[in-house]
Amino acid sequence: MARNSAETRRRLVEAADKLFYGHGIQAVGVDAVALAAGVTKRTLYYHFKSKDDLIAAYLDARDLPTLGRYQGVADGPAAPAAQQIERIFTQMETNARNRDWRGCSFVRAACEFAGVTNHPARIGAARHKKRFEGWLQDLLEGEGIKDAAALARQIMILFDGAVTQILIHRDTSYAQAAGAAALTLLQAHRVEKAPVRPPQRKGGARKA
Amino acid sequence: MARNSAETRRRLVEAADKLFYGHGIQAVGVDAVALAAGVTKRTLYYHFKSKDDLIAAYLDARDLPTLGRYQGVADGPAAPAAQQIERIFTQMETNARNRDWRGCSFVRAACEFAGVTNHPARIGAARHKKRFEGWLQDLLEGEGIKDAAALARQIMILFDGAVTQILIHRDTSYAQAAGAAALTLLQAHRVEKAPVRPPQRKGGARKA
DNA sequence: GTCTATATGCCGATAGAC
DNA sequence: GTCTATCGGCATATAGAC
Repeated sequence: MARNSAETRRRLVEAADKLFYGHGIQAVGVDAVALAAGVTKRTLYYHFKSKDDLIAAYLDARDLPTLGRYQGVADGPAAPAAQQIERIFTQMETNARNRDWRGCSFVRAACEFAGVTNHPARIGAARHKKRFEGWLQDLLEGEGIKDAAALARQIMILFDGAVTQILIHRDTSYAQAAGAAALTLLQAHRVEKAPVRPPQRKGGARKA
Repeated sequence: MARNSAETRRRLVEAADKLFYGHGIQAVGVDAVALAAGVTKRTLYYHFKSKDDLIAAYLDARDLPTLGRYQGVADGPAAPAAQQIERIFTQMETNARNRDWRGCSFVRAACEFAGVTNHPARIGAARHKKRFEGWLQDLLEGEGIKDAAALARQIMILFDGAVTQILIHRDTSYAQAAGAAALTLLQAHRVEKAPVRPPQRKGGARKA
């Protein structure tokens, strides 16, 4: 049937997501993706000009939803920065406890194609991580934190580092360790860069 | 020739190291490894019972040398913890600037086989990372730092997180960001857990 | 737009000679 | 211990019918 091409494409990306994330991109052939989507390989190649094209669509489809999941739990009507950061790492731990959790799809894609410069997987991974770091920066700036870019970058490092350690050791407690580190950095950052409280007579703080 | 079997095996592991690290494990066939080692595929299968066996040997051969490279730069006759930590991240940046640098072989191996439980690559990666974290803990304990295990874990998270970000963005400045974060955590840890100096009446912590 | 059928080559692994 | 030769299977991708 010639109708509903968009739906067929959607099912292909959905099947690719399930298989690529579950078993790895290189470990899954296009045959398996087509079979899981209920179409033939030829149809897959009608919608995507190559496997690389399908990989790009797979990561692109994950970009905003992945970010949105963290935005959804972190953002509150008036949640202070510390609480939002805490929620992010708590959500990570919740995700990692799921039986089907296999780490970060973007990090894994970048690792699989670490030897190929400008591979679509590398580009998709970089875009997502930049977006995520940018969101962290906006979050911190929204709380009036100075030099939010530097702190956002450090929290981004903690985020991916924790996900990687959890994947390697199958130990979700790395999420708590990273969350605690992020809060420590936030606190230290405030003391050093932007004391919230009015300076007292004695303490070290510099004046406003 | 039947002689020098150990040398043949060494050349095979060396070739595997170069190819697996450069292009990825799954992206490289055993044919290519055998060719690079100057032997036939049949000889490879005389020395290793499977590709998985070769993968295990590849990671095992990297374990101690990788750790040793960081130990070599960090350890000094009387280097304080802060300086050792700083040297570790400086070394990371130096490594990452090399043209052939492709991230952490252990993280990448774990990512490539994230869908396979108990794969030799997963086991090798976990062992190395546990050893690395243990070394960090010993380093901190040697400096009399309390609760060194928790801080070592946080620095381990920063370490792998930074390597991953550098790989994704091709931006070595993440090493500096992670190093600065590690020093902040070390400082905060000392203040909170084990003030070295007797508490003073007034606010500020340190003096000369 | 989706199908059946196929092209072409590399994959990991092995048989058997020497 | 190393070789030549090859197995069976699966990889990505395509030709041509409908």
